[in-house]
Amino acid sequence: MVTTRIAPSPTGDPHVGTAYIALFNHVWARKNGGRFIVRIEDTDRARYVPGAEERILEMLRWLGLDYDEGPDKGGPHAPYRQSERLPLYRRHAEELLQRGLAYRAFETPEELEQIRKEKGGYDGRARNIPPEEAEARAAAGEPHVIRLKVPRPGTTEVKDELRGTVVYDNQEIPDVVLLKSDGYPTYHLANVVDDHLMGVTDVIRGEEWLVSTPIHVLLYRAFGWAVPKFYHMPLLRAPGGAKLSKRTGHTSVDYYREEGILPEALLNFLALMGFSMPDGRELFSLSELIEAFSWERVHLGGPVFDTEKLRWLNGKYIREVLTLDELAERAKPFLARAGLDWKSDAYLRRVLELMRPRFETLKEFVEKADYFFTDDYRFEEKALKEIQKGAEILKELKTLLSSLPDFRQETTEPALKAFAEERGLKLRQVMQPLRAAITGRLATPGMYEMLEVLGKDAVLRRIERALAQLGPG
RNA sequence: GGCCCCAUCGUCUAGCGGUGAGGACACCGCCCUCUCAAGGCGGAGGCGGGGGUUCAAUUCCCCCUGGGGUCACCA
Repeated sequence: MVTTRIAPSPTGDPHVGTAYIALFNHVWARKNGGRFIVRIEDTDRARYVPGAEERILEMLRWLGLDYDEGPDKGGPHAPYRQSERLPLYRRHAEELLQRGLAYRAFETPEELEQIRKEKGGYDGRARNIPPEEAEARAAAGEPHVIRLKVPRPGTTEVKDELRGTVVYDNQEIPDVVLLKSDGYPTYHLANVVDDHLMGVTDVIRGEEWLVSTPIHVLLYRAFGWAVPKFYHMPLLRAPGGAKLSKRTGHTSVDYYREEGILPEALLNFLALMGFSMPDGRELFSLSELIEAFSWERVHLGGPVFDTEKLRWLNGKYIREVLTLDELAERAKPFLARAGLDWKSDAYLRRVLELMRPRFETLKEFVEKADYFFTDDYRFEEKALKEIQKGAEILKELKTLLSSLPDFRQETTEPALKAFAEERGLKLRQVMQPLRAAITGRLATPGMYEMLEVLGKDAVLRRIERALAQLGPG
């Protein structure tokens, strides 16, 4: 059975790169009717950030990337948090030690720094310590690490399913640390041990891991385990071209969520980073992606994470994919957070219907449509000028509008047009002051629709308030 | 710098020897129009360079260049 996993570290905000890799792992597992596992790699006590794990899991829930096994769900290979599996790694490291495939090294960080300076990297000098001596020093409590004894000379072949086979000269592979002096495993050891024990068959991860894959291959071989398939996805780039990072742009999924990006849109956009549909379609759901997915359609060039297109896609979901009902539900938390209230769900849906083509994120909706939810909206500078210019017209409009039997479009449209014509005014000369008065701004949905939605009372009140903005005189 | 990966419009990409190099975002113009959008139509814009292979290269091979990754007791 195809088994994939993501192995995020709880070291900070939930990263879009994690979401990106999670997406392809999820897709591949689902496509093959396999399993998708979430494993937390919290083996770096120095970089550990409390709460980060929960935020990563919440991100996955939000995105709808469901997994079969994980720290919060359990599963046949529990625990799914590496800090809770320490004895396992120690046992495996010791096994390699006993079989002469690893060795204890006692250099201090300072000594290592010195060796690095002189030799360009660790030179494997602790290989020369006689095993008995090493065991004695270890038994005496001397701090040390366990390192992999990379076979030298030799070569190691690594097969990446997307790029083919690469042969590494073992000279290029360092005797990496497997077990740190604090008893925690390094990524290399923990990752290989867990992937094997958890039955992971397909390792889909970022390209940053490509060059350390020979280490992993060597480990699988040392343990006598089957080597999984490796797929290294291109790294998401920042607009400058460098790997996406906190310095170069927004990397937190929470940021996009708070901006009002929809999870479907983010997922769709992430899929477009490297993958393309056979028919060129750019708007598609997760299940459509699973249906059509194929590694042959994955492009290896590092894609730039371009927020412009993400926003466009989000707008596309807002106006073409979500129902008004769904959209309303998504918008509510954003309105609430802004302290805005809505009369009724029906009213909110109607406003959303009018505003839909005019915003690309939910945050933008709240910013641009505040006047639908409060009479206490602000007046933009330009709107104020328009009101001033059209003060006389507004006064007359107030009379006209208050005389109308209702505010249905069939009523207001002919009335306003006739009004403009009688006075020899362009329609916009009438509309702009009115628009400015009842919304505080110059860019809004169509007038007739707005009048109907806002209603006669509110509109008349608003005209009154707008004129009052001009002050006496 | 060593090693590794990658390379089509500004950006995301299609292409898998013979195409007027296609689409999308962004940009520009026009249409629609009460404003702003959305939408429709049109435009501008690309195969990094040099060698091969071939009747024929964007496409296959090599070199260069460029970009990225990696060289920790971080993942």
